[in-house]
Amino acid sequence: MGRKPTGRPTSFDIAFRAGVSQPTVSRALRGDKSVSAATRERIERIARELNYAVDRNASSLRSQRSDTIALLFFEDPTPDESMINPFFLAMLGSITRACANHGLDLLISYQRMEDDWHVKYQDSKRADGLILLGYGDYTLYAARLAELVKSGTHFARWGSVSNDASGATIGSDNLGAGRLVAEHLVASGRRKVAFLGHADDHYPEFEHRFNGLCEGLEAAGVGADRSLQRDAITTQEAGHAAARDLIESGASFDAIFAGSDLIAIGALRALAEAGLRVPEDVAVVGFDDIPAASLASPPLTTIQQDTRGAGERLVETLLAQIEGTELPPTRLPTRLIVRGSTAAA
Amino acid sequence: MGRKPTGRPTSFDIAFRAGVSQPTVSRALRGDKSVSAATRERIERIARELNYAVDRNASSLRSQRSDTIALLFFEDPTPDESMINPFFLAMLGSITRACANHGLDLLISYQRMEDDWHVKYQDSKRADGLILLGYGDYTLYAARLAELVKSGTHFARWGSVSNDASGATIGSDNLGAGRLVAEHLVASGRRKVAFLGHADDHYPEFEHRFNGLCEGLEAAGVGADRSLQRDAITTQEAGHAAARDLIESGASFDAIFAGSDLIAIGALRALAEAGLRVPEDVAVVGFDDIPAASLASPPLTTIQQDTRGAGERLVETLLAQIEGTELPPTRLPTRLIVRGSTAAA
DNA sequence: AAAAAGACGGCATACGTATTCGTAGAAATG
DNA sequence: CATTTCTACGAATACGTATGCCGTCTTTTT
Repeated sequence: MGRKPTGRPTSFDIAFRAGVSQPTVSRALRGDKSVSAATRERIERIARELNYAVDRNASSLRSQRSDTIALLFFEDPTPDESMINPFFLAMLGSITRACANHGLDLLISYQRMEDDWHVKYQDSKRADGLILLGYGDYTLYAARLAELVKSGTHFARWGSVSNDASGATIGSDNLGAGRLVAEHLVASGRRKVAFLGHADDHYPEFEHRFNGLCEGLEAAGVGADRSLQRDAITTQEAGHAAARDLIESGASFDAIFAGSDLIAIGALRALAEAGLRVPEDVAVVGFDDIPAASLASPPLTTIQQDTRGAGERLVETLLAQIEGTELPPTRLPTRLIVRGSTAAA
Repeated sequence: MGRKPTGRPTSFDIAFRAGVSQPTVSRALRGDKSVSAATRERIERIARELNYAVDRNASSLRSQRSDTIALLFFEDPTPDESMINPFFLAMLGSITRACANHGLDLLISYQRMEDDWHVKYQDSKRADGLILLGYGDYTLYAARLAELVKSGTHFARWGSVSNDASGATIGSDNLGAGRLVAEHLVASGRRKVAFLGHADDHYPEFEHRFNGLCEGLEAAGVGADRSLQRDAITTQEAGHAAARDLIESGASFDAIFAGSDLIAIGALRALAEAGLRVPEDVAVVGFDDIPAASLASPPLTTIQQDTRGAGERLVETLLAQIEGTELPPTRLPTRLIVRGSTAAA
């Protein structure tokens, strides 16, 4: 007696019933070798009976480890929550699973990039590290990344893997993916391939995809016509506008490689409006393999990224960094998914 | 001197430089009235200069409040992360925003329903409450809900709002939505409306939508033919199979109301395969208004749920429950989005 | 058989904050 | 001027765990 009847049991309560001291309970539940098997089992049984759960706040306070990471999403237009790129949903699922596998909790937040991430999460001991995810203008947040590195914040980000390396980066092999697309299109008899998506350092992923396309075309002996490129951020509207602009320019082309599926879907609409048939007149290839890709008409040929591997790799890299090891950046392979939008003409 | 040069600053450091005591720092930063404005500003300035952030673990330990809620997703098939119903993405965005508005952090986890949620989050003081989200077989987890209630766990869930009320529930007015659809279809000249989706208590949302449809049809003087219902969980494949079954049964119908957009999209495919034209021969209505709905061919008429309001309401309800108040369940209104799949015949 | 090593676990303490209680001085009240 | 009421803050402490250090008791070594 003397115990509060209401409150949740603490490690002291377990200790009392098990006839041991509180530290022993802590050690037993953490699997410390210095507790005999018999004692540990007794403690575990009692803990289960009392429905005991370690207080994570006390635990984290003492151990200075939260076993939690924060996932930060950000997009620069931030139009409507429902228009979040579905590709990220797949990433989210994969990251969630990876965290669970590593015994980590996951905090999630949509950010506007203006906030002090390190203060909010790492400095407040809320999370051991950050995962950054977003399709935004890279140059806008490159400075932020540098700050994060300087402040010693642990983080891994999804994005284009380059050499200036602001922090640990995991990304798809965009260059290789561009080559894959080039090869496929050339094999399908296409010769004049347009690209929809920004091709400058504001959107490095797109730039790499475009460069890969050009390299692939040239390697196949087909000239790459860089005048067939049109800027577009990753929305249907942008894709529609870019394709329309391309069409109205009077340029001659027989294929479109879009920087993302959303862009490609917008382009499909513009092509239909212009009376151009897909794939007969123009082949279309997207990127991401979002669920809607297979629903488009015709179903969209696209590049599938290894989202499953991406989540696992992001978490691994981040954990290593927290431990003090620095893993090299990862470039994940991609896969071409052939569907109706590029069926042999 | 005497301070560790490495470690992050604590409230004691701030106190020392401000010439006050640690408790005063705590009070000042929390906006306590009993600190003079001058002192508070001085403390805030110093805190900013030192890049101080309150240690959330210590804070939560002491105050017994984490200002965090956990969002638990679950689906019973759990097929592939990338196939998560896009509708939930909208919910996720909305909940995230609502949490931010209320100053809450959000933990997220895909669950398999077998775990002890209350132990993992509430009992461990990791979160102050739970939000439950999932399209699963309701009867499978109704028992779990009862346990949660019994264990005194704070939670709010998205689902069908009924009277047996296992915990605080927020959901769409599915019955009303079904009526909306009925009215629209009847106004478009349809008379024989089929329903694709489970219509029993395993999937109460679907059941309510179906009941609403029947009520609406009868209210309009058009008989509801319950033999035109086919079971289907919310996937394209299930929708395809259900529609095919319906077609092959030889039943006569001129409209399909699908329990979800994914089902509707599967049905569109089955109809196309059977040579039936949409909307000329058969009108099709979906539910959720996922992004792919407007991409389908023809674009899908559907019911839009108030996801924005839903997130806000879930969080509000949960917070109230944590405070000890019990808010009544909410039934959110829905909106009919008319597109090509039901254009006047 | 004496000494060294190992297995097991207790004691004391620190993690950094929020909160209860008490109090010195200022301001208000008579 | 004496008394009461505020205002603004400090002292002490509790939240529940993890860990460094040390002491037993048993086992092994020489």
